[in-house]
Amino acid sequence: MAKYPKIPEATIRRLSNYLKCLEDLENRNEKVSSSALLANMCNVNAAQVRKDFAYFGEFGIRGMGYNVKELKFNIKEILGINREWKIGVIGIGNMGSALLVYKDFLKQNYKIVAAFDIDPVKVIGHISERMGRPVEIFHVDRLKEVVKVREIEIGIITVPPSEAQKVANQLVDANVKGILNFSPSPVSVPKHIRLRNLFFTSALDNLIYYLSN
Amino acid sequence: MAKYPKIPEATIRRLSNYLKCLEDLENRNEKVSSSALLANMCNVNAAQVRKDFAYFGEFGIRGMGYNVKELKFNIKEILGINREWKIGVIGIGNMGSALLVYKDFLKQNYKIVAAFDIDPVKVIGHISERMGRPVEIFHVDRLKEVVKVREIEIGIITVPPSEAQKVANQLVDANVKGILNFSPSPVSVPKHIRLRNLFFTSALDNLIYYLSN
DNA sequence: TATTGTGAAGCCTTTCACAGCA
DNA sequence: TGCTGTGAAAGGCTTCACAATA
Repeated sequence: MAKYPKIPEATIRRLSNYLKCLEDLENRNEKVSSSALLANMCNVNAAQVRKDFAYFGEFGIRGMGYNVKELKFNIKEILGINREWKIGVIGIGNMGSALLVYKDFLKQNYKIVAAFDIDPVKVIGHISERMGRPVEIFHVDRLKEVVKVREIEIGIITVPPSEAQKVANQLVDANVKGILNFSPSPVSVPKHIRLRNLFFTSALDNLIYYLSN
Repeated sequence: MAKYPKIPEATIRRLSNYLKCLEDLENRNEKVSSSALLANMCNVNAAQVRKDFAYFGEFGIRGMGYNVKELKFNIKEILGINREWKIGVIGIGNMGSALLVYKDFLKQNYKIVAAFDIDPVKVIGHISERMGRPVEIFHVDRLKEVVKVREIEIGIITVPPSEAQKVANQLVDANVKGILNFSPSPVSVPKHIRLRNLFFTSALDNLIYYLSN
């Protein structure tokens, strides 16, 4: 299934950033970008930008640069986000609700096709008051069943930290392929499940380290 | 001001993770941890863990491991988060509101001391309905003044992407030291200001790359 | 001419393997 | 004995410098 040679993890992280910058360029009606411009926007070296792309093909035109639209398309293909991904959100508190209506998800191919909570009735009122597009909310006991029927591949955990590992276990049992943990408690899962912990405080910790030192 | 020798950026990122794991261990009443246990929780090599700490001092006891509480204290000191940091949140939509009541910030020394919006009156009603602790909300025109009076050092941007750069400029003008951009649009600031862009989609992009390949 | 694509050099990070020590 | 701290080796990533070319 490996379409490409071994790629540095850092390259994959940067691809997401290039994509955000390309969207920005597109909004400003720029048709073409040099590696130097992209590099500058992302605070990396221009050779780095070219090398990152070179792992996957020759996307540029010598003397000209990269076509913004084409490059965007190619990066999406590389990342695998050129198709729709079905997502379930578990835990409809403040953060979960925010994600349900998060416009940047709607713009991408990320489709939140179901939400879960221990108190779906209370939550339905809470959500409907603030949502444009409705997302059906289920009791978390129905997780496995709904994951199967709605073909959910990715679970996003937004429950309180004390419940995070339990929910992670339930997601594994429900056969999701990947988990994105937004709760501030680290969870662990079997090796065949892909996991990313996204701790908000980490970004602040990091910022503050460089402010202090 | 540089307390330490040159440290790999990756080390700083990992320190945050170790901290989250140590909090987890503390919650489970573990007094001591080996480098191997921490390494396992964070999916890194045990030698890596020891080397990361060794940049800053000798925190462990040979034959025993690391005292959880002490190590936590030391990491917080290294990162500079052993003191209170005053933060302002700009943009009180769904995400901004979620951050205002985000419990993990309250537990740490991150104090959101003011919030800003272009429509603070509408927002006040919106917030008060869902908040325990009140955070005063100002019109964004008062940003510079309030940053000064409340000694805000860090600004968190949670406005829509079209407004992100403008708000970043206002924050720079208001003399914050660091900016954490939660909006999905990259912003740029002068070099003397520390900036972190936190794109939610990046975590998903990354997860999906490894699911696809 | 301007800018990409890339081999090779240089640098940085991780891992190994074991000395040091409670 | 068991686990940390660390010098040295291995590995990987970034940058340089320039050939290739639109």
